Amino acid sequence: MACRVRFAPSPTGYLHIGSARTALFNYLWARHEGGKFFLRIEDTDKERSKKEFLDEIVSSLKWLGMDWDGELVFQSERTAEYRAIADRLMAEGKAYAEGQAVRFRMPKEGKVSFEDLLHGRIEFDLGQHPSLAEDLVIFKSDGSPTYNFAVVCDDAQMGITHVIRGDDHIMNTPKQTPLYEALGYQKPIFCHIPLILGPDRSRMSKRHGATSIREYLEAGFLPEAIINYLSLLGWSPGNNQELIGKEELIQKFDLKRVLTTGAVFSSEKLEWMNGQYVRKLTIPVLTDLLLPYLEKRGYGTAVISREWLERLVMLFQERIFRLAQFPDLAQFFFDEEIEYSEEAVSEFLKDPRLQNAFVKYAALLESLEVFDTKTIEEKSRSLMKDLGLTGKEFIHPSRVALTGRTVSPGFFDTVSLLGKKKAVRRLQKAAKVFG
RNA sequence: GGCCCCAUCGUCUAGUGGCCUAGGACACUACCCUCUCACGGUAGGGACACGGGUUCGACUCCCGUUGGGGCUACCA
Repeated sequence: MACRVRFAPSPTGYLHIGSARTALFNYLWARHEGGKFFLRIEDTDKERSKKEFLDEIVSSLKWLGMDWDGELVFQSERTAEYRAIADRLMAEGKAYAEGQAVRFRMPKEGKVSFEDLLHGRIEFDLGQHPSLAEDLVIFKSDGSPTYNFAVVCDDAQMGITHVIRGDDHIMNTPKQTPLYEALGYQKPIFCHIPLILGPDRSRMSKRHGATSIREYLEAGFLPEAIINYLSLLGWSPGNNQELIGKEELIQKFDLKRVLTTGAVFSSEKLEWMNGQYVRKLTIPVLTDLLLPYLEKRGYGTAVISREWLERLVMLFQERIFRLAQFPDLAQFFFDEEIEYSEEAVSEFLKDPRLQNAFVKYAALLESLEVFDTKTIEEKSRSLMKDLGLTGKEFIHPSRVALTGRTVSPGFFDTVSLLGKKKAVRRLQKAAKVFG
């Protein structure tokens, strides 16, 4: 029988990176097995559930490329079903009303155990675990079902075959298995996957930094990179391969190879991986992705032309790790006025010969009919020769004069893309200011 | 506190009794490339938590210790 799995977030917050990983393992397993992947919204907590969070979770999953099967299932719309099941339990004497609430009679002694796909048999001695032996509230006084009850009802009715969820649910499982038995439902295969940890090895949370998928989107991570990185947290294909696309992940993913140890999230490695994916993009696609970041920065009108922008993007493709870095890295191509960094000035603009060089260079660039990289390099190099300056003696100071910085893409490409007007003006200004 | 889970380089991991003087990746260091940065390339440092067993032989199996984490709601 084909497997049926589900991701069941509650809309009480944005999609957490750890939840996204849980969703991913469910998704990959379903697609690998040719089964079904469902999305169920656990919104039984009326106070904390919010529409904006629901929208956020749904759009984040779509952005990551995890398409689900069928319609969304909302627990808030299934109260009647839960009620009927609770009534049945009460009619059978397996549950009882306590005021407006309903409690399920939990077994009081012996052991509750279940088989976990990764951990093997997990056993609980009821005598040693007082909170487990307490009768479980399945309906709250406010008329809504509790989490552990709704989950069992839904998983059974949706025909879920594999419950793949975080390790933090291990202690919920012994509360749920007696319910399956009392209801006569077949138990799914449980698979508790390790949590994603912060640097201090506690469960990753806000205090460790960005945790929501939305934040990663805004920082300029690509969904492909996030999927790839997340898939390697607690799983590996076993052949040292690190860069794996979604289709290949689906093909290779094996639930049984998932590890049981928590994994510390490394934003450094994610950035590296994102850089790998940025480098694979075609220039038009990367340009399209970068555009929103430029506009957000107010550089939309500073884009000379699509062709010019694509040439610029080409220069930066190997220097970008996150899309959001682009406006900073390429700032001097967009701003009219540049600021000179102090270190750059003190390191490269001290030579008195520079004033003359800048004046000459400005005149040279001004005179060029063709302003492409090749022409600029040829003419520039012969000017250096005339001036008696080496490449380094000329290029480093000129870079500072033109960009205000010590770091830029290749110098002659930079001059070309800056354009004659900006280049000449900046050189003249530098000649004055630092002469 | 009780219960449960976990334990290979700083981090992610390979490893299912001999192939391991433990492999790869990120990060780090050095060098090469070079107009800077980045990319790329080469090299280097860096781990089987500890103690008992089992076995001809343990990173691999068992037990204990230590350490870390999770759960202990009419939240999910």
